[in-house]
Amino acid sequence: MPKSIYENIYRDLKEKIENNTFSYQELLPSENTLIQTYNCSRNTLRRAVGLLVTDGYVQTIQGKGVRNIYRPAEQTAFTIGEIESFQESAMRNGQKPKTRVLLFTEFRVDKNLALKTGFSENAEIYYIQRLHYLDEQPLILNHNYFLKESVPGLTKEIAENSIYNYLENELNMTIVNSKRIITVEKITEIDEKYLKLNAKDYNCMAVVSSQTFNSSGIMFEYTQSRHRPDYFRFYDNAVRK
Amino acid sequence: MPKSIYENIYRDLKEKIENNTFSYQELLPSENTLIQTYNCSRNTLRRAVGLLVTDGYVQTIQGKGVRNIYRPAEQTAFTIGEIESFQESAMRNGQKPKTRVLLFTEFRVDKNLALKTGFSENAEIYYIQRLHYLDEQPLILNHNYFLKESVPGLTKEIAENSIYNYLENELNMTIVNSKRIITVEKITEIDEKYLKLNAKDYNCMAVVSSQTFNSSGIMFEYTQSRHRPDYFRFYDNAVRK
DNA sequence: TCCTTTCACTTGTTTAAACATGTTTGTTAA
DNA sequence: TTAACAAACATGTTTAAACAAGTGAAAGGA
Repeated sequence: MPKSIYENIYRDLKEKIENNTFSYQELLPSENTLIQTYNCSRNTLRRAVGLLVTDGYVQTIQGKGVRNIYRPAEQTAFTIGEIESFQESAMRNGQKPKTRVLLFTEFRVDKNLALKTGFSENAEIYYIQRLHYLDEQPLILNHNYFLKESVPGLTKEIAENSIYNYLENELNMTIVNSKRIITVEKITEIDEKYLKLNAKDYNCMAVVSSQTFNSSGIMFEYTQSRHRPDYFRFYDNAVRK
Repeated sequence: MPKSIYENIYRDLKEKIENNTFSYQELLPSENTLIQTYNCSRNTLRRAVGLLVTDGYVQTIQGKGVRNIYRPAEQTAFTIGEIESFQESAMRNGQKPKTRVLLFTEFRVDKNLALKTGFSENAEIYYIQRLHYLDEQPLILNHNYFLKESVPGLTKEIAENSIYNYLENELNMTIVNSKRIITVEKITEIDEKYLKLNAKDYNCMAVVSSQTFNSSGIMFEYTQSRHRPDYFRFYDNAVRK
C-alpha cells in the first residue's frame, strides 16, 4: 500500500531514531542534506520532521538544527498515548493479549447516558463490557458504547477479537481522532472482582474516558477504560505553540 | 507584540469556536472563504486549521469541509493538558491560586536521581517542594528539579510566585516541549499530611512526571506533580496520522 | 422514475521560490 | 590580541501553483 511521501520519510526517520542511528542529543542531518537523501522538496521534509516533533522524538532549534531527544520507554508496563487498539499496544510492547467479553448487549441512549457519553438521545448503541488480559493477568476493564448506525453487524465474536480490526478492514472505516480524559476514581465491586484488586491495597484506579470520531466526523464510540493502577502508564508530549 | 499570521488566524478561529460562532457539528466556512476573510495564502490558513485539529477543536473531512467538534470542558475541576504554569491554569479556570514553598535547597545529582530524572550525574540542581492551593484548598504537591546552569538566580521568593514567569520574562528562556508520564501511585505520609488526604478515603493519587526542554534543546526541569485524585483531570486529543 | 455521468466544490499532497531570523565561524580592522 | 563585521548555513514563515481525491448535486438518458 503506497503511502504519501512525507509519511514514508517520517517512518524512515522515526525508525532510524529508534535504532539509535542518531545518538541522544545529537543533531540530525540538516534539511538540505535530508532533502537530497530523500529527493523531495523542503516542505515535504519539514512536514515529516514536524511529525517527529509532535511525537517528542526531536526538537528543532532555529539556526542550529534538529536535535534527537528520543529516549526509549521502559517496557515494563503497558503504555498508551496513541490511537491504537489493545492488540496493537500489546504487540508493540511484546506482550501476549487476551480479551474476554463479559457482556454484549444493545439498547437506546437515555438522557443520563447522552449527557455522559455525548451520544444523542434515543440513538441505538451496542454496550459491551470487556476484560483485557496481558500475559494472563487482567489489567483493563472496558465499557464500550458503539453507535449501531456506524458499526452495523457487530457480534460477540468480533468483540472477542479486535473490534478495531473489524471497523477498519471489514467496514472500511477510518478512525481519525479521539478525545480522552484521564481521571482517578474509586474502584467498584465489579473492578475488584474482575481485575482481582484488593481495596485494602489499592482503593482507586486510572480511568480513561474517550470519544472517538471517524472520517465522516461522526462520534461512533464512547469508551470508559478502567485500568489497574499499578500497571497504568500514559505517555504524552506537549509542544508549546 | 506582533505574532505570525498563522498564529493570529489560529487564535481568532479558536476564539470564534469557543464563543459558539460556529455551532457544534457545523461546518466552518470553506478554505477559499477563509482565505478571503483573512487575506492570506492557502498554506497559511491550512496551518492555522491544522493547529485546531491537534487541539481537537475541529476535524477536517476531505471533500466536505471542516467540522466543529469542540465541547466546552466542565469547569468543576482543575484541568491540565497543555504546557502552562499552575498560575496560568488557575486563571484559565477562573480560580484563586496560592503557592507555598515547603523546601528550597540545592545539591548535585547522584546516580539514582540521574536515572530517575534524566539529568546527567553531578549536575548542580535546585530542588524545590511546593504546595499549590486552589481556592484555599491544597491540591498539588510538586517536587521540582531545576538545572542550576540553565536557571541561575532562582530564589525562594521566585518559587513562591511563578517560576515560569521568571524563566520567560527575566531569563528570556523559551519553553518548547514537555514529555510527561501519568501514573497512579500510593500516597505517602507527606502527601497525606500536606494535601489533607485520608488513606481510608483515597490511598492513591495521580502523579505527573515531566521533563521540560527549552529552545536550546536543554532539559532544564524535571518535575513530579502529585495530584489529589478527586480533583485531577487530564485532557488529551489523539490524532491518527 | 431511476441510474449514470458530469461538474463544481471541498480538502489533501507536493513542489518551488523568496524572505526572515538565529547560529557559527572566519575575516578584517582597530 | 580583540572586537566588529560579514558570510555561510541552519530553521521559520509565507506565497503561489498544480494536481489528486472525495462529496454532492445537477443534468441527462434509459
